[in-house]
Amino acid sequence: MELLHLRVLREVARRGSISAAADALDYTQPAVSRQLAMLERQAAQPLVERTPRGARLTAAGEALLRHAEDILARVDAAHAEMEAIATLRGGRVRISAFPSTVASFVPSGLRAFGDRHPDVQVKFELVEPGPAVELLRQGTLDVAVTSLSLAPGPPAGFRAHPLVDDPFLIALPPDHPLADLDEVPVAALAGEPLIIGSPQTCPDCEVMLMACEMRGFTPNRAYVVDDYGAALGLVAAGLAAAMIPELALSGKRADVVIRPLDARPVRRIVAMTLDTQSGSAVNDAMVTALADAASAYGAVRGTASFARG
Amino acid sequence: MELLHLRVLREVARRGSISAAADALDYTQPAVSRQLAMLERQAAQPLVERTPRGARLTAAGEALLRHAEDILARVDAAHAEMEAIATLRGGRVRISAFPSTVASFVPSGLRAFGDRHPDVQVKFELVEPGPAVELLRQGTLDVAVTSLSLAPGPPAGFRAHPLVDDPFLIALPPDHPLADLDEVPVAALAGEPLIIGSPQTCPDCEVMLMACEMRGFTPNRAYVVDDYGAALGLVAAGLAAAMIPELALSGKRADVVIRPLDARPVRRIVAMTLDTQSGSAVNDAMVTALADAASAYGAVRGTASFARG
DNA sequence: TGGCGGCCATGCGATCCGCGCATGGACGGG
DNA sequence: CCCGTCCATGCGCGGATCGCATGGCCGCCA
Repeated sequence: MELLHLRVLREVARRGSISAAADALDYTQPAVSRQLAMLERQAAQPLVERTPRGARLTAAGEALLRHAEDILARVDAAHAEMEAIATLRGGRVRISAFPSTVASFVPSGLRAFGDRHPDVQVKFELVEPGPAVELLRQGTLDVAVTSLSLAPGPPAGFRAHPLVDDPFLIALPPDHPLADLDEVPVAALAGEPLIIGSPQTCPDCEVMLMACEMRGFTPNRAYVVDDYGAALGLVAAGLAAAMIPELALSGKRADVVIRPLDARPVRRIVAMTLDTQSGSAVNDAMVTALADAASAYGAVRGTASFARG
Repeated sequence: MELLHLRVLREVARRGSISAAADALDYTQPAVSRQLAMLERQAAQPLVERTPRGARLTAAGEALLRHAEDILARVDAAHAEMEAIATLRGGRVRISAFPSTVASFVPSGLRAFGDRHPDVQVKFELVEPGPAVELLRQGTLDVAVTSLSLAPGPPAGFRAHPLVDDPFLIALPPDHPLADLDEVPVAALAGEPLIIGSPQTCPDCEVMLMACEMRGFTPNRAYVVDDYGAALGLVAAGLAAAMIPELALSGKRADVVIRPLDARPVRRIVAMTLDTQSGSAVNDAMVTALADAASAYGAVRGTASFARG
């Protein structure tokens, strides 16, 4: 049984003759006649009565017609939904981001996406960069805002769309000698007690370690802490200095001093998708919305940034 | 979009790879691959992610899969119903009969049909032979128990299955001179006041008139009445004699005398169907049930018939 | 009552779709 | 580093199915 058979049956029922149905379906009369014959052979019984004035459905034909109407309606619905998804008037996108991005540009990106594509259902989840990659691979996520850390590009099988390069700044106790400088040389941190988390759980920390490494010293990791809020508390207490990504400072504390580093280390924040999902309109739209939000956020912040005071 | 496309999508979703789906569907892998590609072209977006380890549905694919599952289930249901109707385990039959048959053999025929085919829905309507033919033609009825009267066969476009030849008997007032005979010659009715309805509304009356005609006389139609109950009342009152079909006597009155006629005029009672509906299993089954009931009824009645009582 | 027109079924030839086979490329595992 | 698995694509062919033409049937109308 094929959809054409059902369309033929429906049209014969509506028009009351095989010829008229053929006309409506843009087939010739013999073609429709044979389609009907085929359908009847499969049904093992007559479905339409042929009369010299036209055609009429039998009881079995009426029974099949009820199914046909529903099936064809559902097929139309499927077509409509496919078009809706393709044109971003429907569908769903599952996205994750990690805390500092959610505290900064991601919400306005989600907001913009929702405004542009109100019919697309957005599912958001707060996920750290590490687990996010695995969830993408599993297919549990469609788009993940992650940090590439030291990697020059995305892992194999993934695609990374750059959103923003987030610079690491140095957070100092207010009375720290280096706090008087407008810009702190990384080399000046040699020997200083620093707060740097474990590279295993905190990709950002690899960047910090590498920044010191490139200046020729191994940092004095007095505190192994990979939460920036906690790190700022330690800094405020005068116990150590900490490299903090700028986005992680969105809720700044007044009791620490923030200075740029001369080496301008950054973590590259990207929207990551599965390479195998390229071509998904909704993913592209979400990435675009995030990129717009990130650049808008960077522009605003760029003008106000690093102002002493 | 064709059903095969949906089957392919479903199987890919279930098996997790195009190759496995092809295997399950008894196609080659390239065939399924191309079916998918075609479906995706029509959907204007990717529906499955290809990975080196297999295949997985995209969001759009999942959306289409929901439709596909329902559509395919409905197609299966349609197949099942077609088979049920073809094998008389479902479906519907609309049947009519006229009063004297409903007072005699038709009920046991309906009962037998219901016992044999309990899943077939029976719709019964009491309809006189004249209108029944029109209802058949309209398609409002599937089977009609009618009388052929004088016609040797069914009207063009119809098929008539003989059920029983119902003989006309003569009903006489008890004190009528002809009541003494075991068998009444039609010729003896010449001049006698007779009850004969209008041939326009009562096909049976044509038979009565023709019976007289063939004996060379025009009957004395003292009463134009085409209801057999009313006619028997007139007979009982001694006003006239009446030819009554045997089946119309099922509730006999004690105050009239019934005798056979020498010419043995009959009305041929048939189950009529549309010629264009030959091949309908349920119609055939109903006709068979009626024929069985009629012959059983005839056999029983045949032994008791004509007994002077 | 006989021609006529509408409706449907069927034979025939051609076309195009779609399958199978064979091949190539990509990725992961041993 | 090779091999196994998985998917995409080029090619050739077989068969499904369409259009055209024809024939039969019935009803209408002159």
